[in-house]
Amino acid sequence: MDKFDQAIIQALREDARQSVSAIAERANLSRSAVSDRIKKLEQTGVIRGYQVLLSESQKEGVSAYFEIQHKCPRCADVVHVFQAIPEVLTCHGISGDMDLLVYVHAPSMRRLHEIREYIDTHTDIIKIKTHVVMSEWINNLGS
Amino acid sequence: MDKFDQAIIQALREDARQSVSAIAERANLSRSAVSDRIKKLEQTGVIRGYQVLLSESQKEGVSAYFEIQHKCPRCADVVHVFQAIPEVLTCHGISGDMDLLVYVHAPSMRRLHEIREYIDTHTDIIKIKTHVVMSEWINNLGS
DNA sequence: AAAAAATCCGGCAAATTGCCGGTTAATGCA
DNA sequence: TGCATTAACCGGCAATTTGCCGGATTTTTT
Repeated sequence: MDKFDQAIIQALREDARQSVSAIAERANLSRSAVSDRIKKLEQTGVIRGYQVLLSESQKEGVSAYFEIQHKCPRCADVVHVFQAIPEVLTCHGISGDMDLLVYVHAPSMRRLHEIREYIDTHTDIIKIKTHVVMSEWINNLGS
Repeated sequence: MDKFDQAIIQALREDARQSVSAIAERANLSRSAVSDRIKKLEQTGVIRGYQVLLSESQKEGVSAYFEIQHKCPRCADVVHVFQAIPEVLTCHGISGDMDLLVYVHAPSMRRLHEIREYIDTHTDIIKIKTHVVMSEWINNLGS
């Protein structure tokens, strides 16, 4: 993983469907060298594949972030609420005004609202801010 | 979005770097027809771009969320700032006060601060709220 | 029903790719 | 150090792919 590989990956991050020639020009390498390197990056598993990025509306379901503020002395005591919700993908304790940032992906807006109400029923939770995801610009998580 | 577009997108989902000819064969259409359809899907915004899927890098380091508020008429004009930062894992347009929620994973706090400063130099960006991830309670993203 | 628009196809020139041998640089070993 | 081995790079060539165009066909509009 030298600077050439870095440059190649950087180029592919911006547009995975561009010609090897174009990448080679940016990386200051011959096209065959870049071609070989990409092949190797694929074979060694550094590159797992290439994905098309669709506008959020084309995907089934709704994604959202919940900002959570609670009054539990320890976060751990409230996390089990989110562990019980299968739609929750991540839950992070963060710095700032709010305590937790929860990322969910629900099959429908109705279900999303249901989840929000379910969270709201818990008395330890003081405040919920909902942020519906309207567009996905970058996703390098690989799921 | 008829069944042909569906087939094209399905093919691109499996491998975004394959020839239009290969897609055309799967979709039972001529190459030029598929080429035109892809171009239209890109122009109408259904297809936002193409990304390379990388294997998860190192687990050590610092994660953080940036809440971003900007003054660009279109989000797309500001997104390239984040595409240029390899540490950026996701970038979502969200509802609420702020416009974008950016998730990053940096190898060190120093580097994280560097990224924040780099984002700050961009004049289109009005406001940045940084939330350092202090604990990860749930991660069902698969990698 | 006629006109307009959209979609499709196939052909051709230009661009890209895969593959090959030849050259150079890096590495290993006596 | 000297030499062999490996790895990486380059450029050329044939095959494939792409972009673009005109013309045919279908769909929509008036």
